[in-house]
Amino acid sequence: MSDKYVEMLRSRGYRITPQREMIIEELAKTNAHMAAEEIHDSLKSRTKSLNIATIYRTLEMLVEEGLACRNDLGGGCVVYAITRHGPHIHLVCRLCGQVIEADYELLTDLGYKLKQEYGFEADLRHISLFGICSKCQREQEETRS
Amino acid sequence: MSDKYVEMLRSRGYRITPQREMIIEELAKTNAHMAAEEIHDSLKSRTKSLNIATIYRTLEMLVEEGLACRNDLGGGCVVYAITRHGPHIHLVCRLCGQVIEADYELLTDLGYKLKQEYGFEADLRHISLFGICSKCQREQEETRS
DNA sequence: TTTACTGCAAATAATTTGCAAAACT
DNA sequence: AGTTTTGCAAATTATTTGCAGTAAA
Repeated sequence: MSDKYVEMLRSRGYRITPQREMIIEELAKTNAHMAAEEIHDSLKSRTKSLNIATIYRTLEMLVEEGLACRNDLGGGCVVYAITRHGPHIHLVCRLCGQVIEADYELLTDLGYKLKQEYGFEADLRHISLFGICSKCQREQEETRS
Repeated sequence: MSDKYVEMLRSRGYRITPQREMIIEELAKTNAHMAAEEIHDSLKSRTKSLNIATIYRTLEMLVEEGLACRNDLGGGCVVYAITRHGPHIHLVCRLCGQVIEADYELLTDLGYKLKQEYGFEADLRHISLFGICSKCQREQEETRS
C-alpha cells in the first residue's frame, strides 16, 4: 500500500531506508492525520529507536515531494497526512481535539466569490476550521442543566 | 483611540499600567496584525525595557476579554489584532504577507451547512485563509513571460 | 495597604542542526 | 567506494512560568 510511494521516491533518487519505509507505511495505512510525535510513539513499539529527528526530516522530504501534506492546526499542533487523500476541510473540535473531515465541495462557492470580489486566489484544499463538535455540544448542554 | 479599550478593562477590574496602555495603543493605532515580537520591537524604541513576557501576558488577557483576536498564520507565526469591528475573514497573501479583510457574509452559508451536515458549530468569526492576492498574481504572470 | 502586575531568568515544547558513524546503491 | 541518511546531543525559537520586587487602586 505504501510501496507506490517508496518506488516513487526511489525513482527520484532518494535512498530507501527502513526508517523511511516505516514512516511512509504508518502514514499510508491510515486516513488519519498524525503529528510527528504520534508517528514516533506508534513506531517505537516496533523498533527500539527511531529518532524523532529522522521523522521530522522524512516528513519534510515527503511534503517537498508532494507525497504528504502538512496541516497546521494552530496552538502548536502540526499534523501530516498522505496526499492521496483529496482536498477536504478539517473540522477541529476545541474541546475534545477530534478532527472531522468535511466535504471540500462546501468551499467551492466561497473560493469562487473570493476570486470574484477580491481577486484573491485562496488555497482552500486543506483548511482547518475550529469549533465545537456535536458530541461536545451535547455534553455542554448536560453540564449546564 | 485606545481609551475605549482601556476604560473597558478598568471597568472589568483590571489595573491599567503604562505597559498595558502602550500595548493596546500600538495595536489600536493600526489595522495591521502584529506578532508579539513586532509589538516588542516597535515599543522598545520608546521605552527602555518593556518585557516580552508582559506582552504575551497582556495579549492573552486581551484575547480572553474579547478585545483582541489571535490569529495563527501557520509556520509558527501568530499575530494579534484589535477586534474593532465585527467578524471578518482574513485573506493572507503567501507571497507579500498582506492581509485583506473580506466580508464575513461569505461564510454564513458555509457555517449553516457545517451545522446541518456535521453537527459542527464552527467559529468562523475571525478565520484566516491563505492564498495569493491579486497584485502578486499579476507579478507572477509578468515574471513567467 | 492590598494584591495584581512586571521583570528577570529559568523552564518548556516543538523543531532544527552539526557531526561522526552507519548503511543504501 | 562514495554519498546519503541516521542518531545523538546541543542549538533554536516561541512561549510560559515561578518568584520577588513594584506599583495600581
